[in-house]
Amino acid sequence: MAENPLTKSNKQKLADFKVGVDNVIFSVDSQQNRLLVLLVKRQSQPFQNQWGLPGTLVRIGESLEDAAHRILAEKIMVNNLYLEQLYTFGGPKRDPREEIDSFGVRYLSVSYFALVRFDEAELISNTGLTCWHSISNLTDLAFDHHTILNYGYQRLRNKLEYSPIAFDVLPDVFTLNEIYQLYTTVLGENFSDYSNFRTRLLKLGFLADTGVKISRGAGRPASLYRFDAKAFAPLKDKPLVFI
Amino acid sequence: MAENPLTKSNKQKLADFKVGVDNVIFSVDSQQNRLLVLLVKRQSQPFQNQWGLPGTLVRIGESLEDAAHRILAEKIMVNNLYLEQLYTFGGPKRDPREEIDSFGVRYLSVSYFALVRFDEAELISNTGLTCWHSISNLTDLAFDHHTILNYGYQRLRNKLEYSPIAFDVLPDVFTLNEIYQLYTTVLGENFSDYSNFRTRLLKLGFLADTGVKISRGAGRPASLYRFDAKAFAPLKDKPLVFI
DNA sequence: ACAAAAGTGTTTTTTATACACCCATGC
DNA sequence: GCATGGGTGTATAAAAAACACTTTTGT
Repeated sequence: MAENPLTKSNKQKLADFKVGVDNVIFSVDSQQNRLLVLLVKRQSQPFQNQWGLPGTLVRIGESLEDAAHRILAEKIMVNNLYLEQLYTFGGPKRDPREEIDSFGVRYLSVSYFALVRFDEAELISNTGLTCWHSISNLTDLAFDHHTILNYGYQRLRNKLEYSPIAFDVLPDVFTLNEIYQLYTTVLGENFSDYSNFRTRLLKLGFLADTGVKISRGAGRPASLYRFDAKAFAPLKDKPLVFI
Repeated sequence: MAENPLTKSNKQKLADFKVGVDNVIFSVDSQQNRLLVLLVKRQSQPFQNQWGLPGTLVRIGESLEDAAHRILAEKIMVNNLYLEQLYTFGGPKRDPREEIDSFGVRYLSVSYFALVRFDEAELISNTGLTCWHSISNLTDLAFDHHTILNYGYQRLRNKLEYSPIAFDVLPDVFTLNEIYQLYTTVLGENFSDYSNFRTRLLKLGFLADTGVKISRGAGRPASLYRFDAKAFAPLKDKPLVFI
């Protein structure tokens, strides 16, 4: 931003922008082993009645991340989540409104990626206009939202492999199988052998066995583990591999 | 972007933005083993006379990436480079102009990260207002540019480890030692043993020995290698490790 | 001959992968 | 007792890390 727009030295006209924030909100339904993304049905033009990512335009005095949290809060109630910025999509013509009714205003989308705990996330509206969609079964989306969603899906898979975001979204205590299920649902069936996954994870040393056992129907009861933030701290900036 | 700003249904006022693009442009001076970043001395308020990242405001009809390329083209002439989007910094108050003279306009910065070939990059202005600074010896920067720069530095290191961006910035033919020097300059002296680095790199199979030898003063002449794009293609989406 | 830079090989340790097998519970 | 899910161990292969050594040049 070397140039000051108020000195009229530059001949080219600057674009005026409205900035939107679009969220790719993922959740994992462990019961049905489905990876879900939250979509809303658009009520107005353009792309009326098509599904799209939940988004909003940034208000005066509001930071991008605040806007991302606001969207989330408007759609679902959730206590535990992971949120980070994804990418900024900003070419001209990505929003048809730029041409028809906008007096030259450009729409830029800063996308955010979120992972929320499924069994805790309660949809605020029950009109069916906001709901979870399985990632494996998607319709066409409004705008360039399919591109954004794919970008987010890619990021989700990378994050799972290299950082402990899963624990932001698991209950306080959980079995090792629950983690494994989560990983399998996101990364696919053959991402790793359960026994090796288990060994690798425990060797990292930040999962504490609570000693409590839990029985799910038949079979040997599983140990409940807890994520030990203190033990994890020294690993924070080290490269982790959960593969 | 679920809401249409033209329907006045939402009570909260939307912010108007100018969008800036700021570039973190890195280069490696192999002669002196220095990692360099391109900075410009600001000629106007705010932060007059302080160094900052080269940036510009996005013009009508211009994409973000176009703007990033335009900055680059205004500062240096270069044929080979790697460029990608870095992050979007957009909190209110990150630019003091928002308060004093801007009629409520917000400034948002979409930052880009670039790596250019040093011996080919020619500075366009020779006024001393645009120049390379060693990363190990930096002054205070304007705005939040230090944050952006650090973010870019981190990304550079990650990219070097996991993707072949070095080859976008090396000459057509190069010795293995030249690659090693580049890696050492960016990642630090102890990132890896030369012999192991060499073995790993060759095993990946996309470096073709041209058979031509080059002699640099004393010592055994080195083989010149060429990056083989065809051989690399199948590895494009696989995880690589150059460590 | 010898220093300097390039390049090869070897040894040790660690990690990944693929399984086989034992354990505790419900029915 | 046996099916079911939980949990441990082992054998093999591959990769990372450390470092010794050879080759080819300039002086």
